[in-house]
Amino acid sequence: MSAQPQPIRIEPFKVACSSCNLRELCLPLGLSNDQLERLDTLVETRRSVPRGNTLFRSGDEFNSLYAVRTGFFKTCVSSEDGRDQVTGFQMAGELLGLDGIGTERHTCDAVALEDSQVCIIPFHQLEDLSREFSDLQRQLHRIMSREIVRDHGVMLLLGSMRAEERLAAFLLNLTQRLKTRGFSPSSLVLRMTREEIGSYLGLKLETVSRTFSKFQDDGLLEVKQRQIRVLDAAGLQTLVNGSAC
Amino acid sequence: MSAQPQPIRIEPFKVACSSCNLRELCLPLGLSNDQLERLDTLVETRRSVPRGNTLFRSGDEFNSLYAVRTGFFKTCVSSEDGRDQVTGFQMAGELLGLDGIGTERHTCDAVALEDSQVCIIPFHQLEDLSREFSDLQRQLHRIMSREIVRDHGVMLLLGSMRAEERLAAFLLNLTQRLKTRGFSPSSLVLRMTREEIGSYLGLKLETVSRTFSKFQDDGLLEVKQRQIRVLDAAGLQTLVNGSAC
DNA sequence: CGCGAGCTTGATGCCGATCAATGCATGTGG
DNA sequence: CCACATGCATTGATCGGCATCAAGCTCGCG
Repeated sequence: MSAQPQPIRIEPFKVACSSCNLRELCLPLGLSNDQLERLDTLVETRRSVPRGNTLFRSGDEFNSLYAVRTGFFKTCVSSEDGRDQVTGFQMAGELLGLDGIGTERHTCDAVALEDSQVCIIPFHQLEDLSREFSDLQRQLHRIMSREIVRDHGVMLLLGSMRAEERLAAFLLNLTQRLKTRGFSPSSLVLRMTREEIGSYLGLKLETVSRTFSKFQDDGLLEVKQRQIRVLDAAGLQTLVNGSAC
Repeated sequence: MSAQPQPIRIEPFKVACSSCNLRELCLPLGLSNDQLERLDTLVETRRSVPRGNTLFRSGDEFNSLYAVRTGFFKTCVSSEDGRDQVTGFQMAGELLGLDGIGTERHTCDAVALEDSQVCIIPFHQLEDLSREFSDLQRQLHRIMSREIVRDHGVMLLLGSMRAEERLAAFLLNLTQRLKTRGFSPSSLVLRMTREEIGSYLGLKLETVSRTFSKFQDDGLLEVKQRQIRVLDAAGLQTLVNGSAC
């Protein structure tokens, strides 16, 4: 929370979308080779964001979207009175900054939870290119729409689930996304604190901690601080689906 | 919840965007006259949706966005185990259906809370046209981005506010939007039940009702069933801003 | 007029917040 | 290498806000 040095390192390397191992998860999905080449000319630079630093803050001028290349982020909004809500966690291949399009200013903070790198996608150039390529246009629309759908899912969680259900849903979502990226769905290291999980799920950190312990007692998980092993994914799933209602 | 007759009435009249009194709130915002004419050729038909009927349901094929011309809608998502969450209320000039873009299927139900009319906007034609007109493209992106930002605000509400704060925020949002449309911000008729408000705010209907009563006792509102008069908007605002924390 | 959907209000109980203490890992300086 | 500080996690005890259960009430409508 104190003033951060905020070193903005722009990497000189070009990292072509066309040769990126995330292209099937990210903006390039569905593009032809020549479209990809054009996208490459647009996404020229990476930026490193050390753990704990912000990629952008609420109020910052909006210019670009950012694709997570490596690392892990959280986004959080805050109200005038210091209330504060984590609205999402982003991992490789996911886009950051969509919130800024509407007002030309960012409306949330994006904070790296581990040393990370993002690709910078100048938005107005992206708009130009997506007027040329309907495939790119469609992919951008898809990504924005899916963000809306995801948000609706979080509303459902926050509005109608109880603590255990929320945490189970959270863990299943996380393991699912890790699996998509080729990681083990059963063994994971949380990049965020109990407090950040709690903020995202509308719970206090003590409740998150207690619920982890309960899952461990019930044989669903093995919990060692941030090291989690999922022992019974099906059990978590039945929790999410209105266990005992 | 029983089977509905679902009469799909397509109105023969053309209602040009260019002459619509909502054009400053809706998709046409910021378009030039010749752009508006082209949009008119695309948005050819209206559809009437009687109170209680659905405009679309979760799982329906996605083809079009819908702009509310008159009336009032709710959207709600539901999980496999009949849990159910109202994700928004839409009034004149607001768009419905953005959720369907990502998967080509709608992911929520849109239900008319009073007799309503919507303009049908065939989405793929809209995409075509927005590749021609960057103004239209920008407006579409703005609308989607603002929906994301709105959703983040709801998350903040659901994740960190208490019942009184939630209801106060809800009422202020509603009156703000009515004011934008030229209605009195102090006198309003709720189109939705206590249960629907509760679902949106993550509360039970009894809590909503009690909180209305409390606001009335405190001199903030006058409540007669669904007829609400706001007596002290500033008082509601201070409630939202962490009253006594 | 009587029925039913929706709203209000009261009594009670439970889930998760709050307050508080302890534990555990990491890092820093003597 | 130890002593100590710091940040995060765990666990217990207690409290309170909202859910739940249960009556009545209001109003519109057949």
